[in-house]
Amino acid sequence: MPTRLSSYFLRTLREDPSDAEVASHVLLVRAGYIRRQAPGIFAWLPLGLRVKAKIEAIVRDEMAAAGAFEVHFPALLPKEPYEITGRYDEYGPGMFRLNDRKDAGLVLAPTHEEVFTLLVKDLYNSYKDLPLTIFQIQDKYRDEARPRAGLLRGREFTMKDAYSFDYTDAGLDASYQAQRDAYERIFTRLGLEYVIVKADAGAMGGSKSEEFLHPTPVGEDTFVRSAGGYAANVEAFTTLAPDAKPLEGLPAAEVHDTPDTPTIQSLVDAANADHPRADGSAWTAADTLKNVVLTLVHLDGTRELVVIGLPGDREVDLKRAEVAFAPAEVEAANEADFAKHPGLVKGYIGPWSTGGAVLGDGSSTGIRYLVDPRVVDGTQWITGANVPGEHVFGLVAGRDFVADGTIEAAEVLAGDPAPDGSGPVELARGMEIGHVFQLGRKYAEALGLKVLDENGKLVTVTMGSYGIGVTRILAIIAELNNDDKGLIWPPTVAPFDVHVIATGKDPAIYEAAERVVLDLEAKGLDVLFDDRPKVSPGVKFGDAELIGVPTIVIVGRGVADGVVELWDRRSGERTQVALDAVAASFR
RNA sequence: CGGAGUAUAGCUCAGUUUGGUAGAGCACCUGGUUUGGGACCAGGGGGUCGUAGGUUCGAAUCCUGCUACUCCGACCA
Repeated sequence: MPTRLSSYFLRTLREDPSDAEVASHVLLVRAGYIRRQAPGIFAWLPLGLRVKAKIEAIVRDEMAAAGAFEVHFPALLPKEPYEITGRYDEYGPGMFRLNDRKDAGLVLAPTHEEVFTLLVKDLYNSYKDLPLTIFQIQDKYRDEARPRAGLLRGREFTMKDAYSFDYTDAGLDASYQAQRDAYERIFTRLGLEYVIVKADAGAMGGSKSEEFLHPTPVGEDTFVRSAGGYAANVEAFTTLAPDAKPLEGLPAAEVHDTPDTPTIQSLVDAANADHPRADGSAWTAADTLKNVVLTLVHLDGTRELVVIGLPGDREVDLKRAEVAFAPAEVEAANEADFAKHPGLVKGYIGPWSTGGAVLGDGSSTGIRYLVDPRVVDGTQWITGANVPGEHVFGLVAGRDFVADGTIEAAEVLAGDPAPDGSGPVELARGMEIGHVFQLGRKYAEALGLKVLDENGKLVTVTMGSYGIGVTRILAIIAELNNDDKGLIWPPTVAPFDVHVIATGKDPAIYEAAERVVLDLEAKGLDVLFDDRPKVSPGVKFGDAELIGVPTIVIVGRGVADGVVELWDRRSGERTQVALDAVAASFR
C-alpha cells in the first residue's frame, strides 16, 4: 500500500523554526521529520523514523556480515556496575542520574560497556565461546552542557554500540579489525567522507583507539594529517622530540634585568634590545621557556598545582592537557592557588633561581614540573628567574634544571612534524561519526569476566568497544544534501523511493496516478503518494522539494496525452515518460 | 560555567519607546470558487501576553526577583 499524503501524519512548516540554526535542523523540522522536545532531545515523526530505519538497516547488514549478534539493553540501568568500574565518578556531570522510589540509584546510560561485560560473564565461561561480538542500536544519554545544532549534538542520540570479547591479544586485534572494516563499508555505503585518525581513549580507558571523522569546518574535533599518511586527533598527537644535545661546553646561564616583561612578547622585545644574542641573530618566542601554572582538580576534589614548561611560541592546549591529566580536571590557576605558593612570581616563573631549584620534586616549592617534549637535555632557554623583573638567559635543560617528566599539553601547530616521520602535518576540523577502541582488560578485570583457556586456566577476557552515531549521521547526511528548497536524500537513505504527485482537477488524472503508484509498488518501490484533493500544485511541488525524495513523478496535465513527468530532485531535471512506461524507467 | 539575546495564538512575528477593549500573516474549521509553482471570497474557532511580586484608577507595555529557550565561548559522540 502506498503512503497517502491525504492521511499521513505529517505537517510541513512554511517558515523556518526560530530555534533552529543549522540547515539539517531547520529542514528536518520544517519537512516534518522531527520535533524538538527539550534542548537536545527530539521526537521522531514517521518520515524521520523511515530515514533512521534505513541507516540502521545498513548498519545491521554490515554488523551481521561482520559476525556480530544484535541484542538490546535498557537505556535505564542501575548505577552499581558503573560504580565498580569507576565511571560513575569519572563521567562527571555528563551522565544523567536518577533515583527510584526506593532511593536506588539509576543512570541513563551514556554507553553500555559494563552491562555487556556482565551479560557475557553471566553466560560464558569457556574460551571455546570466544571470540564474540555483540551489538545493539539504542538511545544514549549525555547531559551536554550545551546541546546545539539540532541532531548534531543532542543529549539523547541513537548509537550502534558493539562490544567484542576475546581471550588473546591477537584475537582482540582481529575483532577490532573486523569492526573497523565494517565501519569503512558502512560509511562508504552511506556516501560519507571519513578520515580514520588515531584517538585518545578518554573516559573509556584502554589502549588502541581510532576515530572516524567526517571532515567538516563545523566539526568539534581538530585533527592533523600529514602527506605521508599520518592522521590523529590533536588530543592523541604525540610530539616528535629532537635529540638531546651534549651539555659540554655550553656557557653558564646569566641572570639579566628585564623590567616590565611579564609577557612573552615583551620579554622577546627586551631581550633583543638589551641583551642581543652573541651571533647577532634575533631572539624569538621559541627561545623562551614559558611556564604555565595549572590547577588539577582530582576526582576527590583536591586541588594540585602543576607547572608546565613549553616553548614560548606555543600555548597550552587545555584539551590536550585534560587528556594528559585524566581523569583529573584542568583549570587555569586562580588567585587563591597562587596565594598558597608565594614562591611563584607571576610573570617571572622559572624552574631555576640563584637560590636553587624552584619547580619540581625536591625544589623550594615542591610543585610538580612537567615540560614539553621539545625541552630536551642540552637545549638553552630564556626563562623567568623567579624575581620580579629578572630572567635567566642560556638556562640549560638537564644541567641547570631537571623536570619531573614530559607532557603532551602544548598546542599542535600546522607544520609540526608527524611523529612517524611522514612529514609536516596540516590541521583540519572533523565531526566524529564512529569510534573504535581496544578496551583491553579494564572492564573485564573490574567486573570479573574470566574464561577457562585451553589449559584449564582462568584468564581475563580482553574487550573492544565500537560506536557509530546513527542520528548524528542522519543529521550530517541532511546537512550535506539540501538546497534552498529543502532536503535531497541520497537514494540509500531516502524515506521513500518515489514521490508521486497527482495534480489537476480531471478525475482521470487521479485514476492514472493510482495506476502509476500500483505499477511502481509492483516493482518493489516505496511510494509516497500526494493524493491530496483541493491542494494547489504549488503546495504539492513545494512539499515534494522540502521532503526530498530523490525522484518525483508528476501526474497531471500530461495525462491527456498519455504522459507523466519524472522529476529528479537533485538535478531539477524533468523528463516526459509515457504513462505505462513509468515503472520501467526505474531500475 | 562566562558573554549576548529572546519569551505575545499551533508556527513566524508586530504591539512595549509614550500604560487606556489582544493584533497580522501562515496554519486550522464551515460554505463556495480554483487546480502546473506555496490561490480567492465569505464566515469562524483559538492567547491567564514565560512566571511571581510591585507601582497605578488602569500594566503585554513601567520596576524587581525568578524561570525557560536561542546564539557565541568553555565543554562535549
